[in-house]
Amino acid sequence: MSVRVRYAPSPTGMQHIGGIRTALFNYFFARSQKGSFILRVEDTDQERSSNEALQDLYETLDWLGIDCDEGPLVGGAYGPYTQSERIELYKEYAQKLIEDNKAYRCYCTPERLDELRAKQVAEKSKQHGYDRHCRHLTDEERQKLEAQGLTSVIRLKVPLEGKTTFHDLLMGDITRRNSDVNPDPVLLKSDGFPTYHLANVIDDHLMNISHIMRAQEWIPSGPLHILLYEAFGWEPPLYCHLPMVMGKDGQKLSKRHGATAVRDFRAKGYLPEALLNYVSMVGWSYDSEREFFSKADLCELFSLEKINKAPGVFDYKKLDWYNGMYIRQKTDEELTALLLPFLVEAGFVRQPLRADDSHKIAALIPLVKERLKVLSDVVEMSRFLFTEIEAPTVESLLPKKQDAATTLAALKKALVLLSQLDSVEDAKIEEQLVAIATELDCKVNGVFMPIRVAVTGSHVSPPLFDSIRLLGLETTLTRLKRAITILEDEVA
RNA sequence: GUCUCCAUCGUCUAGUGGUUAGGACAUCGGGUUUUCAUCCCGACAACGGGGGUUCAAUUCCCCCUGGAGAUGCCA
Repeated sequence: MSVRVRYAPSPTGMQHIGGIRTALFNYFFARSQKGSFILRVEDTDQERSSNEALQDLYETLDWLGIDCDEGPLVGGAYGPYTQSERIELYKEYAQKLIEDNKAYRCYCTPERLDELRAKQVAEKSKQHGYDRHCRHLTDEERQKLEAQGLTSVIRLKVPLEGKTTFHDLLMGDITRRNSDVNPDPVLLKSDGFPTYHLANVIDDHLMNISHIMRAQEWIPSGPLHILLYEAFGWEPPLYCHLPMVMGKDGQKLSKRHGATAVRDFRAKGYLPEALLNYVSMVGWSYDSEREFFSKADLCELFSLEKINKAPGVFDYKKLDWYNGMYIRQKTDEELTALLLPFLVEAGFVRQPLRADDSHKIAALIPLVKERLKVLSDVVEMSRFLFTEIEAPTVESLLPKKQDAATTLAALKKALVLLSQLDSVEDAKIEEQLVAIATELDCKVNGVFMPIRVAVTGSHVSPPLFDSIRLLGLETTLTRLKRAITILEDEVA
């Protein structure tokens, strides 16, 4: 049997971690089995579907490098791949179900259903869900309602007795009493659009899908879908319910846990290979040692057997670690290209680059490479190079356990020293600055730190001499003088 | 409430009917270093509880507990 799997998101929001994890597992499974990966857009919710979400879907898959064998953009033999373009199909199949006495029209208003639900909750009723009111309508009653021009939906006749079992590749057999399955779920909505259950089952069948890999939150509707396949007289595909991705509190990952939209990770400067690698490790592992996998590796090595059953917590810190590792693997040229948009956006440089900016950036890259967790970190890390910095405070200029007078002396000596230089390229700078510490009988850091703060505005910066070289002698001296003035005021 | 699923360090996980239960992230120490980071070394840290089965259970079975998900004219 040839493997055909699909990722079938509904474009009702930005693509998020949970979604792409499902997409990735489907994609890797397809590739590892030499099967097909299909994208199907389930835009059956008229109110919530949006074009923005659809564009985000395409951009995200593209960014991650997930290529579809069939889908709305690339076409294929089983199209169309957008459900809103297939509604006539669903109507026909729903109608057929009515003719076969597997489904029925329901004229209940949303208001009545709301009341029903409220009542059930208030009375703590054992019964839940639809009361199957219209299932028992006589033909006369039905004709009467039709004559009134009432809108209707089509509901599935879920068997009242018996049980339904489906097999999950990971979980094994899952059985539910039919009396516990949603009582007669809506298949076709009053707006003529199908619900997820109907469209999903029809399309998976028609598109010849072999394996359904989706998140575990769908397990409860498994039996319902089996019932639908049975109603149509179709053979259901194989199921594999994937463990869910949770937030730190153990609940389904959502916005309140922080960024979950892929585009947000992208904007912050996460690399696609890092996100792809990390997300793939939540719920799947290869062995006890290996943790770095490229997309190509996963396309080759992925296997269903290695999927974990238990849900996994999404660890932002571990993602950061992966991202840092991948950043450090970049060549300077690659990293420059990656970082440039962030520098432009921060207003530090303008494109096309001037020659001096170009040189500056080229020299900057090696300095920040080992310090970046996300690409956007480069902005704060290099701000002192591109913009005027705030005047340092006295406290920030003083190293621990060093008084203002000593610090001032150190800065003054440093200023003299640097002023005498012809070029910041002079290799003797370091040696001579260390000598100042000896002269003043203080720690090396007692000299370096005030200079660092004066020049970069921060206790944390790229290496001092490299920073000075990048900044240029003139600006360095100006900033040193300013710091000296500040300290002089303090001492006086 | 009901139904279903799940259960190894804080987190992601490896693993086995007999192991000093392994790795990674995080955390904490130490080393390298002008700061930070990188890099290196080290430490801390887990089989939820109770019954079985067995010579032997973290591993197999049952119960409990805990967690999650589903209970929509959303997917």
